[in-house]
Amino acid sequence: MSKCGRKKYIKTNLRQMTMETIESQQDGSITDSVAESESAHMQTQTGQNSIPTLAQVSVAGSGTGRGSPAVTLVQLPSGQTVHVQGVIQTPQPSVIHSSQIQTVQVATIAETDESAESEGVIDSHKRREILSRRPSYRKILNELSSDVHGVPKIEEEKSEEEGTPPNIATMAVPTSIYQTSTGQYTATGDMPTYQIRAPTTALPQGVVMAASPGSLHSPQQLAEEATRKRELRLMKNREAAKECRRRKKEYVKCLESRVAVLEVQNKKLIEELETLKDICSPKTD
DNA sequence: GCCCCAGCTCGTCAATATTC
DNA sequence: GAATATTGACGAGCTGGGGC
Repeated sequence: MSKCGRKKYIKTNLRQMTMETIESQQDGSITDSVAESESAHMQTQTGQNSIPTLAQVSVAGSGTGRGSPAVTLVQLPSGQTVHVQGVIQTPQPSVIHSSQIQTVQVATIAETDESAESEGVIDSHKRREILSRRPSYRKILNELSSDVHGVPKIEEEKSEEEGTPPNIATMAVPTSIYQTSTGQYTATGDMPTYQIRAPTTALPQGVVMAASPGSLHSPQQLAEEATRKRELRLMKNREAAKECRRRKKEYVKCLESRVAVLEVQNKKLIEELETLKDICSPKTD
């Protein structure tokens, strides 16, 4: 494969690769600080839930329904009865829900890519169509932030009139998020707000604001105006591309954090299942 | 040191989405 | 409906690692 061809291949499959990377993280290696803090949190919970040799178990009628954690009444050998709350929680809005659609799209794209060699331009148009019809990363993250407490919101760039100093946008940066025992996501610390340079609105050197179109007379002036407009457009798009890439990175980070959280939660559920199995299994003697 | 490769970033174009 | 924002795709350039 040629270099360009390889690049194309890599880029076409970037999203798929990202998802694969995320999936591969689920094989037990949690490197994220989020996961670590979550793990610590879970260990504390496990300590509370750790059940010594139990004599009797009865499942309470309340709370077993969909959406609320099951409460198990456990009678300890000492005769004391305790309520053990399961970690099965209300179905939560997934950070990944938006990208699930995208995953399907990627699959479609992969298929399209295979046939693209034989079908050519039409398929590439189709592929492009599929690719471009997706919500923006800003929108996805903002939806998440409204669904899931603790997911940072990408703030709109505030204009000068709104009080923000020029060229400086206040932006919430993703911090460690984890799921609490109540199923909510919280930041592990105070949410820092970073002062990030917003795309500069200053015109590049040599680009001068032209007079109104009505005052342009000569072809030279028109050409200059066209050049100026083009440079302005390029500059804006340059900044927009940077911003878009930054958002994309943030989005991926968010997904990775979510994966780490879910991984820990899954582990916890498995542990609880095993514990309950041990408790409920009929005694042979 | 030179070359090749893989991976990354950046600028640009073009298509689409969103806003006004 | 025009103007603007967003984002995938593409190509160019840079960098670090490995083989020679």
